[in-house]
Amino acid sequence: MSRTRNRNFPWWHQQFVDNGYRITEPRQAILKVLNKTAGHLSVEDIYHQVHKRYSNIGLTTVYRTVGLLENMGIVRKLDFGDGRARYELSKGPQAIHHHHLICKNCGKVIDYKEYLDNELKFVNKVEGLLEKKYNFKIDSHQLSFYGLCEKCK
Amino acid sequence: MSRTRNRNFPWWHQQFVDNGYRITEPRQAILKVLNKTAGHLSVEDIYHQVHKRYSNIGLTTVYRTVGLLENMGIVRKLDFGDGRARYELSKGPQAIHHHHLICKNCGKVIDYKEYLDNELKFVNKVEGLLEKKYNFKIDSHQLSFYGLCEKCK
DNA sequence: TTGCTTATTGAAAATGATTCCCATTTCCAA
DNA sequence: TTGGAAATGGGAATCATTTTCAATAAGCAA
Repeated sequence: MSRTRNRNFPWWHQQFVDNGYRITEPRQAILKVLNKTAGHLSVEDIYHQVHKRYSNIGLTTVYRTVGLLENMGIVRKLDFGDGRARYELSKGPQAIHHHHLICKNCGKVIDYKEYLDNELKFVNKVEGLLEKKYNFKIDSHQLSFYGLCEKCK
Repeated sequence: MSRTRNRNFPWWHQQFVDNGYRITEPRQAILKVLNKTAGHLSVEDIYHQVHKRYSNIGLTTVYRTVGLLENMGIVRKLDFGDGRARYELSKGPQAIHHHHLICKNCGKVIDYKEYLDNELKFVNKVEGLLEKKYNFKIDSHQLSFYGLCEKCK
């Protein structure tokens, strides 16, 4: 299963090396899952996926790896207020949608794609202003609307 | 200590009655704390405050009451991603600021007040459009920027 | 290749916030 | 005033996440 002698390193390889992190099988497996699965994955989602192929990889390792990836900026952590964190690749096709519509009753989450142009323009402007004013280094944001979905209202 | 015979009912009294909820001492105490304390209170913050006067009121009751108040729309639940929920009155002077700047490292939270006019205008527009499009009943939103504060960067 | 050093791992226990359970107390409409 | 439903509180239960620690394995140097 080892592919280390293959020089076709995955896109995240260099970031690991630069940070002095080792390329291990669990980390590769977890990144593979993140790469092939779209949407918001909870740690347990990832764990289950990974487990199909590598039943020896532990939940703790998934937590650790996902935290590592977040620090490196490879994944983004999302919080839908249901008591468990979600993760998604910060690069990639769906990277723009950190804007959500959340049902307070059943927990359903909709990534809406409308109005993103306007939103992004607006959010980026505010972001720049806030960075200057409060001397923050802002690297992400999250806009969530809460309410009741079609079924629950 | 009973003030029930006083007809000067607090502003939230009628909402309780309308919903068929009883006016109890713990609930009054918790609302008093919420009324006099500005900012984002965790359940434990509230518990500690309440405990000063009423050492018999239990933590469980604070959780229950705060949940009740949220359902009634009297308080708003906030989530800063630090693993504990915060609450604030949804009416009142600071009711507009559900827009935050959060330090990922030390957890510092800034309620920023700038650009709210534009933001609100913008957010309300999007809110209306989303309600129609997805048939949601939206009752709140939260916009958070994440990054590193002055000290932590 | 072979060791060696040290990061990484996994299992189990610890933690911390929140919820559940249930016997007891309290509110309040009749 | 009183009966019964609602509310309470304290401890146990739950659930996500962290910590601990001994065993393992990545990757550098020889």
